[in-house]
Amino acid sequence: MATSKRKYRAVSSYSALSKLLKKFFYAGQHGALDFETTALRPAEGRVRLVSICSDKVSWLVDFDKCGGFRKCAKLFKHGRWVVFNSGFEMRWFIAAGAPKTRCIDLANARRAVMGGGNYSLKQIALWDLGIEMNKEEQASNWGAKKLTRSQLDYAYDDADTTWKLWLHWTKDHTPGQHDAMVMLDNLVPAIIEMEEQGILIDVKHHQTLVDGWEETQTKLITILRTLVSDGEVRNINSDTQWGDYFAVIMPDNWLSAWPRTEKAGRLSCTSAHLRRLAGNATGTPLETLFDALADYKTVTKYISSFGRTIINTAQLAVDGRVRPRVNIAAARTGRFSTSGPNVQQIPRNKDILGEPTSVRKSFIASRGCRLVSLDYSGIELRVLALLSGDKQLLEDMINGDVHLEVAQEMVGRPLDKKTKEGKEARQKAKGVSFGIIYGSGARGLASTMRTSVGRAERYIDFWEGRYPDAFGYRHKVMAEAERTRFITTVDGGTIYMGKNPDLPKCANYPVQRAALSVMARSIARHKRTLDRLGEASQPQARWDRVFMLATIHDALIDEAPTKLAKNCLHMMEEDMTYGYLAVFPGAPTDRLVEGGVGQHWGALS
DNA sequence: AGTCTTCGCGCG
DNA sequence: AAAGCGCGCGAAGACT
Repeated sequence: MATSKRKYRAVSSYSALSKLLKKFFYAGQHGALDFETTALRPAEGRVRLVSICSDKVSWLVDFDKCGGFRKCAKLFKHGRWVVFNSGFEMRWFIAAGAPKTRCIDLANARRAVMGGGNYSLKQIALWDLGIEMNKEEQASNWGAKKLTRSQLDYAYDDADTTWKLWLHWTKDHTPGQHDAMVMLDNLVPAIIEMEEQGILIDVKHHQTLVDGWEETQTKLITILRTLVSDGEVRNINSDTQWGDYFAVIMPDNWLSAWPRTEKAGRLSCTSAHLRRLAGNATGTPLETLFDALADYKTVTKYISSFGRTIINTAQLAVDGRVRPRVNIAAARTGRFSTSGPNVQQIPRNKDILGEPTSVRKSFIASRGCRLVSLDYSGIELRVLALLSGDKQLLEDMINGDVHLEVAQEMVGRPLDKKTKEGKEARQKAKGVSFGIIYGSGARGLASTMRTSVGRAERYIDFWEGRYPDAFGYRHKVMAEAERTRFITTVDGGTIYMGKNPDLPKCANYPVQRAALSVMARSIARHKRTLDRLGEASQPQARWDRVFMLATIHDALIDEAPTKLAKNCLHMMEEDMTYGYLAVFPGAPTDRLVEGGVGQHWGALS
């Protein structure tokens, strides 16, 4: 109500703010806090208001009347500030010279109980408390000389709701859930660094890639159009129209075996299936059509998702860098996501349409620097072995070769992984273990591996026989989920599984989460390492110029001055080993990480 | 004209 | 009852 009595105290001088903070937030007392700023980044604006809310206080502070936020920032050092999306507020504290201010992310308090997700405050207020938030003032003019009553009320409501949600989620936190929350909160400084740094794009190289793709695309359109007129398929990009077309021209025995889309039940037109069809039509014009269409789809995907958008984003920034958002625990399991652009989905180096293509080569180190990168090898199988206490699986991971064992079973005789046959069989066998990690049944495995259900069943039986504890782990998880609706993860957090928990998720979530846990400890540790070295850096060893750039689930990427790159790699290895041991004390660290140093992301060795 | 859903596909 | 996990993004087409 616009006419309601003010629920908060207006704080409008430095001395009042100082006195109040000393009185109520002197030794780690918690309070919810929310900024209203005139811009999204400290370089471009200022903090106008902060609303503060706890059981004892309800304040609205106008920094324009208190000498400005820069002057006031240090006053917040003794409190613990509950913030929704604390990375935002932390940036302003850092920019104002108060980087040690302690913030707790409300979203992480919730994620520690429910599992990850990327939700707005408005959304969770509605879900968890049934509160409807009005966000109309969010983008209003926070630089105005005089703020409206509606703006002030809005500013206050955010902190008020944040505090209510904080109480809601933390009043029954178990110690484990608290630990999980702290684990996620500890990622914030590293994520701020990644988002600030971004990654440099070699626009020129990327442009030549895009030019090549477009040339290929043009050729493919010509081929497709000689086979199918635009009267038959008007929009060459439309799978719907292609599906309708095939439904008309293909014989019934092809159509009956044609996979359908899930919701609408149309003929599915994935490029994988098109290539299979091409294989069934060798020597006919249909082979050319299916192959050309599959190729066209691939190259079109590259152009639309990894072509112009990357160049545009890079050119939008003055320094030619792309700055993706790095979203903590955006996935249900706690994994990161990245967006705008999503650097976690940049294609690996591989042959596309017979041409060796390296999109990652366009992601380069700054002048005088190198990219430094390590990834955990086989981290998910490894953590499954450790979670389930499966001795044989761990032994095979450390001293043996899981995939080769499975491959030999599949072929029915011993294999040498150095031969071509051995390599291929081993590659195929990886699919079995992935299937296990994903909780696949025989049918699912058969369809992804393109084999019979009977054979898939045999593979799974073999896996279960060799690694009984690892295989049986899913049933323990499932039992917990059915009993409590939650599963408990290795870091002490929980994930809500809904009223009807399903086996594939129960098999996979704890594994994916444990891998995330390991990476989370590593990231926090590595950031501390770099900060420590950066503070003590000398002119000849500029550790203050080493930055974390990105994490791709099981990989970590830094940028470092060339002279420090090798050293940085060692630091990273140490920190990643530490992260793993923090989650699995005493676990074997043999062959844990691999990677290296390079000019660009395409080649790190 | 703007928003939502579906499909497909890149990555781990 | 049956079940291969997790994301973000672009395009098409439907819906409002």
